[in-house]
Amino acid sequence: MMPKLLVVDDDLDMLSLVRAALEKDGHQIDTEADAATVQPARCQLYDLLLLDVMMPGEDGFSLCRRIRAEVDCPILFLTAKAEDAALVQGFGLGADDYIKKPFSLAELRARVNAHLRREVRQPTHTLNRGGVRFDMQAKVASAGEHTLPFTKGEYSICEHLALHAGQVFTKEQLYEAVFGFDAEGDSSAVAEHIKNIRAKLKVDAISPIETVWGVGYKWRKNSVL
Amino acid sequence: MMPKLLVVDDDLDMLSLVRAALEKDGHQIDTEADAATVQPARCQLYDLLLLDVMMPGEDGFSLCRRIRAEVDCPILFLTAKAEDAALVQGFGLGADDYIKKPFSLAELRARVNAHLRREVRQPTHTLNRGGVRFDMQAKVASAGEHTLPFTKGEYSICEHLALHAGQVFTKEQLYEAVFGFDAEGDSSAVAEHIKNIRAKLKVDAISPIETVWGVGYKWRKNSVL
DNA sequence: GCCATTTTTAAGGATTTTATAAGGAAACGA
DNA sequence: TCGTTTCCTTATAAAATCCTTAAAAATGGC
Repeated sequence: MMPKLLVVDDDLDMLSLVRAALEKDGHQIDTEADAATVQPARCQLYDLLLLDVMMPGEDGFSLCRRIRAEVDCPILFLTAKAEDAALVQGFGLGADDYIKKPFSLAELRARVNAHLRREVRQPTHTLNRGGVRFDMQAKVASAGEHTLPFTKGEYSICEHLALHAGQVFTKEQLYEAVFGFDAEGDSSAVAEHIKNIRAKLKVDAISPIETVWGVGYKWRKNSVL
Repeated sequence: MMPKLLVVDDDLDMLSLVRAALEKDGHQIDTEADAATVQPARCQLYDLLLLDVMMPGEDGFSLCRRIRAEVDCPILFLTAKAEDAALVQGFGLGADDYIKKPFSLAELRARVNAHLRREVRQPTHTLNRGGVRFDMQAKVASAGEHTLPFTKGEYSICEHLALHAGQVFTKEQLYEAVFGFDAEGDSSAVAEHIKNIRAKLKVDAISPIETVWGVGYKWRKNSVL
């Protein structure tokens, strides 16, 4: 989903400049030239606000003061006011960043994206082993940038091996650890899962699961990284 | 609870300067002069990390790269490198701020406090996720300009999933989270609600609820790069 | 090199889980 | 009370996973 941003600045040239820069990152930009017409309720629609500080009529600080209580999204100030006092005041009003003019558009984009990214960052219980990243909350494993299409059983076996990297498990132990109890023909079922796991990891040219002949399987320990 | 911060810088004078400034705000400061000795696991103890970029041995960028995947807290760079390219690179590594030296201690404090404040700020009135807007006070959800005709139960399940985007919930967990306790045939009831929710979201061509086969449901986590 | 054992691979059916649809009970407001 | 809405149950269809079976390949000991 495209993030929606609102930019408030009385300088129309600046507005179109900022709009052009941020649209490159695929954001949807609304602009407003007059702070006084900005409604707090409308601000709730946005994922991020960019406010110029010095504007005729209502200034950015005043606008921020009006809306901050009802808006949870990041608020960034764009300003030529370089004094420390103004900066501290801006942050004191609940702002999240304070970008001094003149700024490069590259910096603007980097900062905006950083704030948007943070909005979706959440405490995660993740495990990184051998190039595979396990999100134990989402029950999802990924390699590099893409998600590995593990089934539930495959994921569980994989996670269990990775969690106890270096330790060898027999097929029976694996089955019991993952599915809770001992079944009959479990060993061949586990072998099947291992096969599928390896096939899915092969796409990324990684094969962290080693076979210990006559015993079982283990996750290769610390490939340096 | 006092926020705990870690500052990594090879310049001992800078370390003590920064420490003194941040302790004024009541933060607890740990310092480290050698990036190479910083363990990712230890970083999880902190609420915020301040990294110098240019250090002998391992530099700040390298350190950030090592730990970002396992650390959820804000990471701020302190640097004399003023070029745009370095700044963009820093943010690209998942950093949250990039403070150029020389900086005033007032600015440092303001920025650090802004980041810490944001960590504890959470959606109170409205929540914007995946194109759906939740008014958590009115218990109303909307997409675009029109209101979604959710029933109370549907809204609650939907909001709970959106609030904990990325986390998988079993049907039983969802039922308990929403209706307060465990019922008998809850699982099929939840499935029915999910169906209705998806049908109502389909009008707007959005389907943020994914089923994790054999586990439950989750709200798709936005990835804003 | 040969054999017994173990692992890997492949394919198919059995099982489990989810999606969908329809109907009835319960709660709610008029 | 009536009618509406919401919620839950049940039944069936559809989908995905899991397990079994059997054959091919690999391994280790002799």
